[in-house]
Amino acid sequence: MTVGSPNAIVIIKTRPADTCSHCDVRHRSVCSAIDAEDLSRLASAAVQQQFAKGHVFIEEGQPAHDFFNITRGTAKLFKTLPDGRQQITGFAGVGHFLGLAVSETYSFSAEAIEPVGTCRFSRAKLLTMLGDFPALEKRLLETACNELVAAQEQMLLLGRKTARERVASFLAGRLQETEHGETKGDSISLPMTRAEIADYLGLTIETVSRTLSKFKADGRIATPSRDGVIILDPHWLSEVAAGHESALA
Amino acid sequence: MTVGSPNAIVIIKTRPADTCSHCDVRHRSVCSAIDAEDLSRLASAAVQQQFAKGHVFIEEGQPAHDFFNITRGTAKLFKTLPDGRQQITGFAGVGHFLGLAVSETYSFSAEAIEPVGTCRFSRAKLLTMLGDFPALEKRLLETACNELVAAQEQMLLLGRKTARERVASFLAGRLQETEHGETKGDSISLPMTRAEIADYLGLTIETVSRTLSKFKADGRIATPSRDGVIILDPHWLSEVAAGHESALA
DNA sequence: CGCACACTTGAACCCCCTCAACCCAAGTGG
DNA sequence: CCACTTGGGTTGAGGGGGTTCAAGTGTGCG
Repeated sequence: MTVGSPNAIVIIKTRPADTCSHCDVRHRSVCSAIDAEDLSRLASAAVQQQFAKGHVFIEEGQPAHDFFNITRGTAKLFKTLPDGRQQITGFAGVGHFLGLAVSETYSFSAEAIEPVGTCRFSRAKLLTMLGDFPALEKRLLETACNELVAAQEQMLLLGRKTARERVASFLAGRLQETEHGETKGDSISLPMTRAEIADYLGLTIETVSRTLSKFKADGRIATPSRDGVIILDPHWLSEVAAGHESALA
Repeated sequence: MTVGSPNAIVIIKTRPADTCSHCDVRHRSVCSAIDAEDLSRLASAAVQQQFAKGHVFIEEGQPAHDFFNITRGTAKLFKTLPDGRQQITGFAGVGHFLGLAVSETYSFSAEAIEPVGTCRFSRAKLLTMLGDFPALEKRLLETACNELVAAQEQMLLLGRKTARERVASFLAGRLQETEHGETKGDSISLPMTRAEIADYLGLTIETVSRTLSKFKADGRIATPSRDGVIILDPHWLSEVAAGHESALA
């Protein structure tokens, strides 16, 4: 909830010219589009920056001076209405590129929901690099297209799915993401609070909690800890998530 | 509702090499990124194709062989759930580029809601052109970013806005779009049915109808014809659309 | 004229929200 | 060690916004 720099823990250090070549998350991000020999140029445009949990490092409506690449932790991307209603449009994990926009101002806000590490690029420098590295532009286009597809899927969820289906879709999505990283059974972690899940799914905290409790009571999931969930019935979950609600008990 | 080619009116004619240079909607589309001298190459990759109202010319899940550029009319882009629930993710008007996706299959469907004219590009040809014309790629990236911003705005609408605010946002959005084209007062046209508006806003036909009736009774709008709306109180409309609901009567 | 289709309007219902109490774990300080 | 606080989560009871079901109203077109 902290805004601006006053009470936020922000560590800035300029990166030596070869930092990018040692970056262990480069292959997961758009930076992988840059050849090894050009990495020093990339590194010269990047600044490492850390944000404490709760820090809002992108604010809707503010001038879009920088782009960010997440190297650690998770951030929530959201928009708010004047009276405080909030819609989370996505969670950005490691490798996620933030700030894609033509506009001069950010169209959304971003807040660290756990300690977050980023590479910050000045908008101006990155835009000039775009012209020099067509592969980077291609990569960004791919990224944008993928996000667009995800956004359309989320619109379907928000506009037409029931609370059950929304929560099931959320869990199923998390499961798919984590399995991509490492195949470690059907256990997922939820770094975000119930309030954030609710704001992501267009529901209230209570409905999210009740729905999870119902899933648990029905033996579809188990909740060993607050932020851990074990999917006991992945097939049922994906069926519900896909909208085959009436077909199953 | 017609699917495939059987009972749909589809006229295909190959374009002569200079058709693009005579295209009167080129400046409104991504094609404007191609220089005049390269237009013949663009034309050779394009096929003009017309679709009757109701024809589904892109089907979710089918192989994405082609891209389309709308030259006339309006199409609705939508996703559906197994039981028929439908979410319209957007309306594509003249100049809109369809098919932006990395995937091998379409992630959404497209249906002409009025007679539609398109330029169809083979996916393969366009992808090779991308490499040759960086400006085209840049233009596509811009387009994708703009759509992403619009998608996030729509997520806010679907997840957090009331029915009043949704309908107000829809009308306000239409007003803004048409004013960009021609400043002709505060009159807008609605080429789509109430059902399509409902599927776009995540509501039912009845709620859309009732809300419009309420706006009319309150003197905020007038409805001279079925598909025509006159905005009598644009300021009030934009305030409601922005979520300042309680501040106004 | 009469059918089809889109839209409107009314009444009853229900899913989810609101409000409220309570639980639980992790501090924190005496 | 315990009392107290705080933040996140759960659970219950009641209410409301939007849906569902149903009937009625144009309106274009054969």
